[in-house]
Amino acid sequence: MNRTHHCGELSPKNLGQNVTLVGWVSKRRNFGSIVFIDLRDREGITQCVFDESLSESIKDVRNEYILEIKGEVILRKDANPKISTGEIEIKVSSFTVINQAELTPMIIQDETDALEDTRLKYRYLDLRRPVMQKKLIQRAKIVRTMRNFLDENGFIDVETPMLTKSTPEGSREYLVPSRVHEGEFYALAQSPQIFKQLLMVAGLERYYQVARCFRDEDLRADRQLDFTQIDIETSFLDENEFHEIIESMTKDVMKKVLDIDVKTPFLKLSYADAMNFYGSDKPDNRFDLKLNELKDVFKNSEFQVFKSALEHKDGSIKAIVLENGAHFTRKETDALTEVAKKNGAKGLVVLKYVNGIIEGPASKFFVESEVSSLIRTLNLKENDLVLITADKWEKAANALGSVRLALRDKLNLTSKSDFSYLWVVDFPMFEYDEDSQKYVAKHHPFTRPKTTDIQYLKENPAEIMAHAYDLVLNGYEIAGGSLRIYDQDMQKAMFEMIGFTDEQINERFGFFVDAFKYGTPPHGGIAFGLDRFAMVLTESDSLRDVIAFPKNASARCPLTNAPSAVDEKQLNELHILIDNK
RNA sequence: GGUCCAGUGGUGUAGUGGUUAACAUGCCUCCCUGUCACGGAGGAGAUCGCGGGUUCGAGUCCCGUCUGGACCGCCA
Repeated sequence: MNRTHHCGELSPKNLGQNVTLVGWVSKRRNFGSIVFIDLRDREGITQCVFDESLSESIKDVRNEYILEIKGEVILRKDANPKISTGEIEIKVSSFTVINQAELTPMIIQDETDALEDTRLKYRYLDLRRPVMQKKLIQRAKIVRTMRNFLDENGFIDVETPMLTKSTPEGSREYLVPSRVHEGEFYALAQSPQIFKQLLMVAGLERYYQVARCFRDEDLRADRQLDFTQIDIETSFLDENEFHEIIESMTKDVMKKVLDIDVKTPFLKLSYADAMNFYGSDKPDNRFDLKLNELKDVFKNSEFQVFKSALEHKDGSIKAIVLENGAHFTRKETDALTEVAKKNGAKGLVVLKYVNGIIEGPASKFFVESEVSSLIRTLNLKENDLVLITADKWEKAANALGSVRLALRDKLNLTSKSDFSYLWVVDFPMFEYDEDSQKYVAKHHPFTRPKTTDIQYLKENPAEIMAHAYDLVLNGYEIAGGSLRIYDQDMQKAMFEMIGFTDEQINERFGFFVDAFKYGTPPHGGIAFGLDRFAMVLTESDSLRDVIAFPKNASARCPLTNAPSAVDEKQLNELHILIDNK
C-alpha cells in the first residue's frame, strides 16, 4: 500500500505534507457538514477531518472499517494533549474504504466494557486494543533484551525437543500417543531440564532457550498449561558468580524496557528468613508488616492453641502487628481469620492494645508476665492490632504470610509500579511428604546439596540445604534454579534417597546417569517464567493479559474451543479406544 | 477433588417475592463546522444461563445442572 506514515508519528514537523495513512476507524464524531474520524493503527491514533465536500460520503463508514486516507497535515485549532499526535490532524482530500466491518461485540478501546470471557472469545478484537498491543510489545521487548544480553555474554541458543520422554515425577505431563509405536507415548516437555544439563555435559558451557513448557495442572491467574521459560544453564560458575550474571540481565531488562535503574546486587534472604519474616518463600518486600516469633513469650502458656502448637518440636507462634489497627471491626478481623484458615491455620488470634490493656478473646488465658513480655517483644503501642497464628513452623508462618498479603491488598500498601527484587536462597533439599510417607526433592532431584558427604545426606535429610535459589519480584517467583549434581554417585544416591529403585533409575534416567560418567562439568542454571515476568512488568493482574491466546481457568481456549473431540479415524491411527461409560 | 463469588438487551451493570424488568454504553434515524468520553431529539434491542420445585405470584427463595472467575489441593 502507499501508506507514507503510521498513525502515531505525525507532528507539527510534518505540517503541510501530503500523507497517506491506513488504519481502522476507532471513533467517529459527526457534526453534519464536518466529520472527525480517529484513525488507528499499531502505532497510534491520528485525527482525520472530513469537511463538507466529503462528509456525505464518509457518512456510511462505521467503527472498525479500514480506510486509506490521503490529505494534508495541518495544525489543530485545539490540541489534544492526551495523544502523541494531538497537535496535528489530517485535512482529508480523498479516502478509500479498504474493508468494511460488522458491529463488534466489544468496544475496541483501552477501557473496554467486556468481561474476560468475551475478550478471550474475540481475542483478535481484544488484541486490537492499544493497551493490549502495548503489553505484547513490552513482552517482545523483554525477550529481545534477554536474548541480546545472553548472546553478548556467550550463551548459545539451542532448541531442545518438545516431544520427549515421560518422567512422571513432579508435574503431571501431557502425553502424546505414538502412531508408529502402538501403546507408547511421548510426553510434552515440562521443561528442558534434562536436555540443558546434557548440553553442559556436551561442553556448550553457556546455553539459553526461549522454551515452551507444558504442565497438565490446574490453572490460576498466574499459571497456564503451556507457558514460556527463558531457560539458562552454565558450567564452571559458583552460585554467586551465576547470580551476578542474572542480576545484570535483569537490570538490563528493567533499564531497556521500563527505563528503571534497579540496584544490584539484589537482597538475599534464606528460605528460613523468608518464612520467618514474611511467611512466604516468595516474599513481597515492598511493604513491611514483618512476622514476629512469640515462641519464647508463650513457652509456658496455658492457652490451648499455643500449648498444642509448642508441643511440636518445630512449633511456632507467629505474630503481625498492625499499627493503629485496633479500629478493625469484627467483620474485618473475621475476614482475615478466613484467610488464615484457608491457608492452613486452624484459626487466627486477634488482640488489640487499647487503653494499655491487651484485649481479645484469648487474652484471658495470658498471665501478667506474658502480657508484659508480649508488649515488650512486639514493641506495642496504643491502638495496635496483633494477629497471631500458632502451629508447626511452616504452617503458622505460611498462614500468617497470607494474612499479611490480605492486609496489603486491603490497605493498598503497595504500588504496581514499584519493583522490588530479591533472591530466596538456602532452600532445604528435601521436604517430607505426609501422603507417601517419604522425603521428596523440594526443587528437583538434580539439585546439588550443600554437602559432599553422601552419608550425611542419608542420615539427616531434613537438615540438608540445597544450592537452590528463586528470584522473586513483588511477591511473584519469576525465576527459579539451582546448581546441579555433577557427580554420578551423588546423583544415584539422590534418586535412592527419594525412593527410586535401581530399576526405576535405569528405566527413567538411565541415559542421564550414563551421560555423567564421561566428564561432567560443575553446572547450574535458572529458568525465568517469561509470562509471569511480563505480567508483573506490565502491571497486569493476570498472565492471560500478556499471552496472546491463553487458556481460561478451566483449561479451555474460548476462541477455538479446544480441547475438542476428534474423528474416530484419528483415534484408530493412534490406537486409542475411548471408553464412554 | 474442594471452598467461595458471579451469570439479566450487543457490552457492562441495577433490580433484596408483586404493575409494562431499570441504568450506562454501544447500535439505528434525524439535527449540528471544531470535536476528541462531542452535544441534542427520537428509536430498536432481554422469554433474566438451563431444568425442576416452593408460592396466588419467582430475575428475586430452594434443589439440581451448565458456564465463567478467585482461591485451596496440585504446580519436582
